[in-house]
Amino acid sequence: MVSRRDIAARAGVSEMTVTRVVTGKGYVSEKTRQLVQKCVDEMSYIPNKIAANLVSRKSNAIAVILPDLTNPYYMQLVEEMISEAKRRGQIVMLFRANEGEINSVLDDIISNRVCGVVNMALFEVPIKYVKQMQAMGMRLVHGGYDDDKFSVRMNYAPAMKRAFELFRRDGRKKVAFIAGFGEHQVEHDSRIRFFREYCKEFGYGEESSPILRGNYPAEKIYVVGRTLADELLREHPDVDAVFCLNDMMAFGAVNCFKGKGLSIPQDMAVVGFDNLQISEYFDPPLTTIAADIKAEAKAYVDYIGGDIEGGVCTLDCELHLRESLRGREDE
Amino acid sequence: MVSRRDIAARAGVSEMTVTRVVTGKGYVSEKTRQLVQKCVDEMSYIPNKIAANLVSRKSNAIAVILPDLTNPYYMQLVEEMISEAKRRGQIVMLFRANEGEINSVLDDIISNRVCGVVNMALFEVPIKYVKQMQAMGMRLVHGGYDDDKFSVRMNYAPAMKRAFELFRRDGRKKVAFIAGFGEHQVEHDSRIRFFREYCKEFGYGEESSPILRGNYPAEKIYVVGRTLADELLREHPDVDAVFCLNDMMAFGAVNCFKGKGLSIPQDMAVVGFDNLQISEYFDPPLTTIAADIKAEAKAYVDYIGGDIEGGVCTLDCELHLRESLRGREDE
DNA sequence: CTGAAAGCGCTAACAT
DNA sequence: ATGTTAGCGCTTTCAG
Repeated sequence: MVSRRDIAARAGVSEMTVTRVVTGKGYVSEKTRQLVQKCVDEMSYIPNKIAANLVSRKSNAIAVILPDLTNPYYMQLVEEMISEAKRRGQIVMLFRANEGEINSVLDDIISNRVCGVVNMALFEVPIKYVKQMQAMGMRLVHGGYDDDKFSVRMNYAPAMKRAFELFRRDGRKKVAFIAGFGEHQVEHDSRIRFFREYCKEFGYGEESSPILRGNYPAEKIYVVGRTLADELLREHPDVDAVFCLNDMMAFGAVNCFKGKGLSIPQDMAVVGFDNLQISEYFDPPLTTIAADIKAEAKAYVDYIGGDIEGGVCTLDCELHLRESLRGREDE
Repeated sequence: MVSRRDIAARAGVSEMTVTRVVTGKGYVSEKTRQLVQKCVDEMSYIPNKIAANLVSRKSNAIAVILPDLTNPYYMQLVEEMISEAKRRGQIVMLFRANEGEINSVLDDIISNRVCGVVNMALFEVPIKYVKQMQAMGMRLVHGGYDDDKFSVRMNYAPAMKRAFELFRRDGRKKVAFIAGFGEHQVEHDSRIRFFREYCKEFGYGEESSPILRGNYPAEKIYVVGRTLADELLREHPDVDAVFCLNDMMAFGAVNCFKGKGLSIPQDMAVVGFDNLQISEYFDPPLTTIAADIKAEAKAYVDYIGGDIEGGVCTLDCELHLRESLRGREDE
C-alpha cells in the first residue's frame, strides 16, 4: 500500500509537498511538481480520499434512498445523478428502504458520513435523523413531496389540464386515478391534488372520480397497477379514462384492461407519469406526463453540493401524447 | 459532532470501553455496557465508519460498475446486491462507465478504498488497475465474461438447446442472433458460443446463421435492438427465429418487427435473455432465458466478502416459455 | 515556495 | 474487565 509518505521519501521532499502536488492546491515550484508527479506515476499512487475526508471533515459521497430499484424512472434519475455527481468529484451510494427499514438504512448512511442524502423513498425521514444530519452538516432532499428547506416541485398542472381537455373532447364519461400508494402519500402528492382540481373544473365531480389506493411500494409496482385496474373495472365499470401514478403502474393497468378485452384507448384512455424510455414502445404507446429527468437530477445534486441554498425549484412537465390517449374519433 | 470521546467523558470511562460497547467486541461488564449504551442513546451517537475503516484498513463498500443503468436487469441485480450487502453490513456504490471513462471511474473507486468491485461494464479492467487492486486487497469480479480468479458462469446451454428444439419442431428455416455489442464482446460471450454450437448441431449451419454486431453500450440498448432488427430484415429476410442478447434488446427488435408488419411468433420467433419483470407483460409476452438473479447477486457479494475463495460458480438457467416462441401450429 | 507539528475519529496491541 | 499508547493517511495551521 503506497501512501503519501512513500512518495515523499522517493522524491526527497516532505509529505506536505506531495499533498500540494496531488491536490493541486498551494504553491509548488514547477520543478518539484514534475519530480513528485513522476514518483506518483511510477509508484501508481492513488490518494486515499477516505483519510482526506476524515481530517477535512468533508465527504464526497451522496446517498440515494430508493423504494424500488426496479422502477426504471429511479434508475434514469440515478444515472443522471451519477453523471452530475461525477462532474463535481462526488460518488453515489445506493440504498433501498421500505418503511420498516428506514432507521437502519439511515444509520448506515450517517455512519458513512456522506455529504448529503436524496430520499426518494415514499415516506419521511424521522425527525431525529433529520436533526442529526443537520448537526453534521449533511443536506437532505425529499423527492416527491415538499420540504421546509428545499424541494423540487413538478409542475404537472398544464400537462394534466391538457389531458383533461382531451378527455372532454373525446367525450370521456368518468375519470379515475390509480394512485397505488397509501393514504398518507395520496394526501401529499401534487398529481392527485391537481387531479381533484381538474375533475371539478372539467365537470367530472371531485367526489365521483375515484382515486384508488394500494400498497406500493410494499408490493411490486406493476402488480399494484394490475390489481387496482381490476378493482377499478369491478367497482367503477363506467370509468373510461384513467391516470396512473407512473408509467410502470400504467403498464400493469393496461395489461389488465387488455386482458379483460378492453381496447385502449377506445374503451379506456390511459395516462402515465415519468415518460420512461420504454413507454413509447409499449403497446399501445403510452401517453405520459413528465419533466426533464436530467434537470431533476441536477437540482438534487446541486442542492447537496451547495450550489442551491434552498427554496423551491419548479420543473415544467410535458404531455407526451401517444396512442393510449388518442381520440376515439381520431385526432 | 459528537464523537467517541464525548461519550467516554459523559460515561466516565475510557474511549476504548466505548468502542467495546459500540462494536460489541471485547469484554465489558454488563453494568458499564448499559451505562455507556445509555450515553450513546442520549447523545444520539452514530460511530464514524470512515474513521474505523481507515485504521482497521478495511472497507464496507462495494463498487458496482454498470454500462447502462436503464437496463432493468442491472437494476434488479443491484437491488439484490444491496440486500445481500446490507446483510453483511456493507454498502453499495454505483458507477457508470463507458469505455473511455473506465480509468477515471477506477481512480474514483480506488481512491475511495472500497473492499471490492463488481464490473458489469462490457470491457475489461486495464491490467494496471487489476494489479493495483490486488495490491490493496480489493476483490474484483467481472460480470459477463470469465476471469482467471473467479467467475460466475451462466449455464445457458440446456435452455438454449430447448429453444432450438422448439425452432425445429416449428419448422423455423433460419436463425439469427442479435448480439448488439462489438466484436470483442461477441467473442467472449457464452450465449453466442452456444448459439454457434447449436446452429451446427441442429443443422442451421454455423456460417449461414447471422450474428449481428452493434455498438451497445454506446447507444441505448433498445435502439440497438431496433436498428439491428431492421438490418436483419433487410439483409437476411429469410430469418424466422432470433435470439437477442437480452430482453431490452428484444423489446426493440420486436417493436421493429411489428412495425414492419410481421407477426410474432408466426413470422418471427423471438427469444431474449434476463427474464425481466416486465417481459411477461410485453406484447407478445417474451420468451426468455435466465438464471436466478438473486443467486447471481449473492455470488458476487459472497466473493467480495470473502466467503468464496475463487473458482467458477455456475448458475443454471431456465427457459421461460411465452408467446414470442409459441409454435406456429399452436403449442 | 516548503516543512513540521498537531490531530481527524477510530482500532490494534499491549498493558494493568 | 478496563485503560494506555501508537498510529491509520491525510489536511490544517503555522513557521520558516
